[in-house]
Amino acid sequence: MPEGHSVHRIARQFARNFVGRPVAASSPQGRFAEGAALLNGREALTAQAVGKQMFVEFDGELWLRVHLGLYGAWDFAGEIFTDPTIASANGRMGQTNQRGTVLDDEPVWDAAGENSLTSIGAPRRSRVHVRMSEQTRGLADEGPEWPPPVVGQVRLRLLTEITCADLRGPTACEVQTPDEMLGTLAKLGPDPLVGDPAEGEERFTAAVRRKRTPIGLLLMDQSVVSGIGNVYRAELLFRARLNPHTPGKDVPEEVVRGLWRDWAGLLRVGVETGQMMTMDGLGPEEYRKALASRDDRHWVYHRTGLPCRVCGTAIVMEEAAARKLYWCPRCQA
DNA sequence: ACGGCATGTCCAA
DNA sequence: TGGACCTGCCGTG
Repeated sequence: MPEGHSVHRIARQFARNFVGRPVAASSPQGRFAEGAALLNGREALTAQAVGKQMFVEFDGELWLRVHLGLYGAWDFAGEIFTDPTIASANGRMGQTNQRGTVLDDEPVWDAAGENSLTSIGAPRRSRVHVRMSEQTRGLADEGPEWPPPVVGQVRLRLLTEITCADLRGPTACEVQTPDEMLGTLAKLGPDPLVGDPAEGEERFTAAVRRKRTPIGLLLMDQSVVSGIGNVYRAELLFRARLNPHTPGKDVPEEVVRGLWRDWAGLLRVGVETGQMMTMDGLGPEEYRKALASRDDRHWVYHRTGLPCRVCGTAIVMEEAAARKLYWCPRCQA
C-alpha cells in the first residue's frame, strides 16, 4: 500500500538495476502475456516515478506504466545494486505488513549470508533473497536458483542477467506509446520530486484555491497533487492545524503553500528512509521508538479515540469519500 | 479455516 | 455512492 515515497524508491531500484540492460519480460500468471511479449528483450532506458505511478522506458518507444494500487508489490531478487539515495536494498517494495513494519526496510542478506543493513552512502551489491511470506522464506533457504522459482501470482517478471523483479497484484500494468504516456502524465498533479518544485507549488496552489472541494479531499486528488495517500493526507492536515472540511478556496494562500512545502519535505524523508515518519521534534530515543512501532509514528493517523499528542482531545475518524480520515477536532478546529 | 482489513482507483447506477 | 478489483496478513474462533 504505497504512497508516493515507496514508488520513488522502487523507481530508483529500477534505475540502478535495470536501466542500461536488456530485459527479459514474461507474465508467469498470464494476465500480462501480450505486454510482456512486447517488452521482452528490449533495453530499459529510464525509470521514473510520478506520484504513485512508475514509468519504465524501453527502446523502441515503449513505456511500461505500473500502479500498485492497494495490494501491489515488487519483489526483487538476485544481485541488487543499492541506490545510494535510499537507505537499504530490499527484497520487497511497496507492501507493508499489517503490523505496519515497512518491508522496504527489511534487512538484506548479503552474499556471505550475513544479515546486514545497508546505510546511506556508497552503493553496494547485496544478494537478496528476502520475501516476507513463510512460503518464500522456505524457498530462499534452498540455495541459489536462477532464475528464482515463481511463487504465487506474478503478473510481470522482469529479468536481467543478474537481477529479477516480480510484480504482483497491481491495479495497473500496461505498455504505453509515448503519446499515451504523455496523456497519463498530463492528468497528474505536480510531484515535488519531478520537475521544478517552485512550478509545482504554483500549480498546486492555483488548483487548490480554485475549488470549493474540502481540502481533505483535494490532498488525495492525484490531479491536484501527486503521491499523497491516506496517511500523508491526515498527517499533513494535522501538521498545518487545518480542518479537513475547509473548502480549498478558503485556505489562506500561505497555508496552501505551506502544505506543498511540507509535503515536499515529508516525501524527501520518506524516499530516503523508506519510512512514513510524519512527526518531528523527537529526540534520538523517541525517534528510535517511533520507528520501531508504527503506532508511534503519526500525529493522528490510525489513532481514533486516542488522546491528541498536542492537546489531549480524542482523535476522531470519519469516512470521507470511502476513505478513513483521522483528525483532531480541537487542534484542527 | 475464515473473515476483515489495508498506505488505491475506476466505473456503473 | 456503492461495488469491484487485486493480494497478504492478522485476529478470531
